[in-house]
Amino acid sequence: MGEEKKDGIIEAALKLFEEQGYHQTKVSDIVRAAGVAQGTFYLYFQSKEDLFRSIAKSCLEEISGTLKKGPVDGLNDNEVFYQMIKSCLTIYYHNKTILRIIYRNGVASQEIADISEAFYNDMMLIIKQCLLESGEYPDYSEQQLEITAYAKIGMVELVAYQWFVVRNCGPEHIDCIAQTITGMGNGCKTGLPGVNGA
Amino acid sequence: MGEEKKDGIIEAALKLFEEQGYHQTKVSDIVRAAGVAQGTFYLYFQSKEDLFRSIAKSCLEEISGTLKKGPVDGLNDNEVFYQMIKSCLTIYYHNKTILRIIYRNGVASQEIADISEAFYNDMMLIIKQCLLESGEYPDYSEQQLEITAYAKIGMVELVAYQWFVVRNCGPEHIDCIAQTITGMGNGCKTGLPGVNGA
Amino acid sequence: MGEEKKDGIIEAALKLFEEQGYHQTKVSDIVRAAGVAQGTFYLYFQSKEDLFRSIAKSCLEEISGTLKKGPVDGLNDNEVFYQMIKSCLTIYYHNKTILRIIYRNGVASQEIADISEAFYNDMMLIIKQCLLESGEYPDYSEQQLEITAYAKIGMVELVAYQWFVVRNCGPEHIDCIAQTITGMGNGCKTGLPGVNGA
Amino acid sequence: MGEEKKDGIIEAALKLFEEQGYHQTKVSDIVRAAGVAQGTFYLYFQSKEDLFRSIAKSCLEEISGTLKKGPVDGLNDNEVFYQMIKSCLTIYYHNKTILRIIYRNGVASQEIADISEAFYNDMMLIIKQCLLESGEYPDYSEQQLEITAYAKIGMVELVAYQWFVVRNCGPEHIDCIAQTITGMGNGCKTGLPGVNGA
DNA sequence: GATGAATGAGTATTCATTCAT
DNA sequence: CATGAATGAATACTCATTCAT
Repeated sequence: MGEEKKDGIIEAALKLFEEQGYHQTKVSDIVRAAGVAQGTFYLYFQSKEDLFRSIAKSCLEEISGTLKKGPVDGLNDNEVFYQMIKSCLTIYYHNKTILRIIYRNGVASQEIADISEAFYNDMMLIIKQCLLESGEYPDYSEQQLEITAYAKIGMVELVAYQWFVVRNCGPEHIDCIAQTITGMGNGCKTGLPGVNGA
Repeated sequence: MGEEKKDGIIEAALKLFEEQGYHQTKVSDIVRAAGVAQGTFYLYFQSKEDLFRSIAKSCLEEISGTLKKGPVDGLNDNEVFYQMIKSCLTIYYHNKTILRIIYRNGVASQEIADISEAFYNDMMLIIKQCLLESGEYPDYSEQQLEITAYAKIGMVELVAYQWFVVRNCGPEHIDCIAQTITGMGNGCKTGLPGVNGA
Repeated sequence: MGEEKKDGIIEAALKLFEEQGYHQTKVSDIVRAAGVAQGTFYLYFQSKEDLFRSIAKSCLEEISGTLKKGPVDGLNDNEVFYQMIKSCLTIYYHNKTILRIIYRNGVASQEIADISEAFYNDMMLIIKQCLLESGEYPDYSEQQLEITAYAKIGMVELVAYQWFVVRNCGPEHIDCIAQTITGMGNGCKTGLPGVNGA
Repeated sequence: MGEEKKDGIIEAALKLFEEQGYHQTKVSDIVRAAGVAQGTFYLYFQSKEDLFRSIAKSCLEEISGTLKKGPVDGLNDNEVFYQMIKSCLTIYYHNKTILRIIYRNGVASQEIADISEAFYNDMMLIIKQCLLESGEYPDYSEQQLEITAYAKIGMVELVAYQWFVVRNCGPEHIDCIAQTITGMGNGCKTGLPGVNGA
């Protein structure tokens, strides 16, 4: 069935976009890697940009969708904030491929500016709701909650990029990173890779 | 003297990179905007990428250099953390052009990956030093301080992008944003633009 | 039976060739319009060009065949020349689709050059014979008769194209046009659409 | 100077369009024949179609412009009609290249439909004026004069195509052809090439 | 007969870069 | 220093045709 070919193209593209970035990756590279003919590409995607958008959309929606569904791994104790950060980190860990692609190609790159914008807005709304429910910011205005939400997103995103992508950390360090970011817990003084992966 | 031409090219490029991104901006666009001939470009820059790197390097070094020199605007009371965040926000505010360029083209875009990496490392070291001096994280290991430093950077960066670039906020809101992010102060409940610029 | 499909393809192609021309019409357009599968096309035609040739041939042969059979609509009084012109016009009127296709795609277009050449030769021979029988050109050489024949064809063809196709005139004007071209009769001073269809 | 290159491209294109037709002629063929680089083509023309239109426009305007200026070769005796036909034939003879291109690619081909339409309208107006001045059609309405004008054009065009292009006749036969078409004069019974160039 | 997914050769067009003036 | 005409390698995309089902 044709969906196999389509999936092969997506898979190949994902790999190449991650390795070389969107602009360096040629359609000819993708089809060669996917083992299909040049024309087959255009059977499933209108253009290279269409493919990129399609990939970015589904990946980013998966991220926000996962976060929306509630804490990952069934975590739900009383430390709401900590759990939220940990959930985010976990989700980012599982989506580091798209994280790398987005960071390499621009959060607001021409090609996916709208998709990216929608994603950040979604994320912000989810976090904002979470902040409201936590009751930790009783006096904050809407705008202040939004600022705080974006602050959390930025925090998690850059740390996730630096540790999961650049330093290639495994999932066993998620707890430690979450504790460090939130200032909760005191474990994990050692064992995390430093700047140069040491 | 020729430096005028060079500056004109840089200025034009900065504007175009910000507006359309690096890949959409053609050398021909730049020289037209700068009012010089096609060949003149290559008297001052080896390639389009060379120009981009040159711009990115000087802008990013200016940012980290400014932060290194100490609090902007002579601010230096005892709330070290608050001051640091405020300094960062102020610097980002004054460099929103490069902030937008970086966000549009990718933090780790092929062309400036090394420059960008060096910048983030610099920023991290500065913040780490700041955190050490603040004495707030007495028990943190090197790695934990680094994580915390990156968390601060990510926080400030995304918020700065969202409010200064996307919502086009003026400098009068820096205080308010800094207070919100740090949880210090309680002013500014109103007056900040929301998601839709309202 | 399959002939239905074949006819459907021919009909769809005729319509599309007329509307958009041969080169702008894709096989995929034709099969979509005919409601058959891509592969079905090649059950009945060897190639897109084969279809075009097939259509052109049958249409053009119908035109020359009709003219050869004698005056259309049983007209046969003594004004041989007038009748011939009128017959031609009538036939062209009933074949304006192919007339438009030929005009849009070139009398001697690569694809049907031979068919077109044969058609014009046929037409010329028929008209020449007619001229001979009319006795109006007793002293003309073979070549002169041929020139005269082609002159008649060119005359009728361009006028038919301009009035039947461009100005979309109905059959009620055939008489008028024939009288005007031949200089016979004096009716129809009015009622014909002008350049701008007025 | 650059105009040399531009002229070289036009010249090469004219030759190739005539020989192979517009669609069979590739930009790469043109630049190779003109001895310039692929990119040079786009320095002077926006596209292949732009070049075709440009060529068609200037050639067709030259034809109608020449006819408008008055009888070719200083011919101006009292036989107005004969002179007009002869002028037309002479002009077509000198422009047989474009005549062939137009006939091979379609009088109303997508690419130059508007240019071609304007040309025929121009020609018609010129001929109509000529018919008026000749005083031969005192009773004809506007529409009748237009029909007559188009009839003349069609007559001359097809004969010119058949004898100058297909049979490759020289200019020495113009007189003979004009006499035959108009029915004036009685010379030239022999010497003209027949259908098969005999 | 009928299908339509797959093919891949073919081509117009772009644009960073060069270099003679 | 400055120019801008010329370059040509590079690439996304098209579409007639095939063939396994």
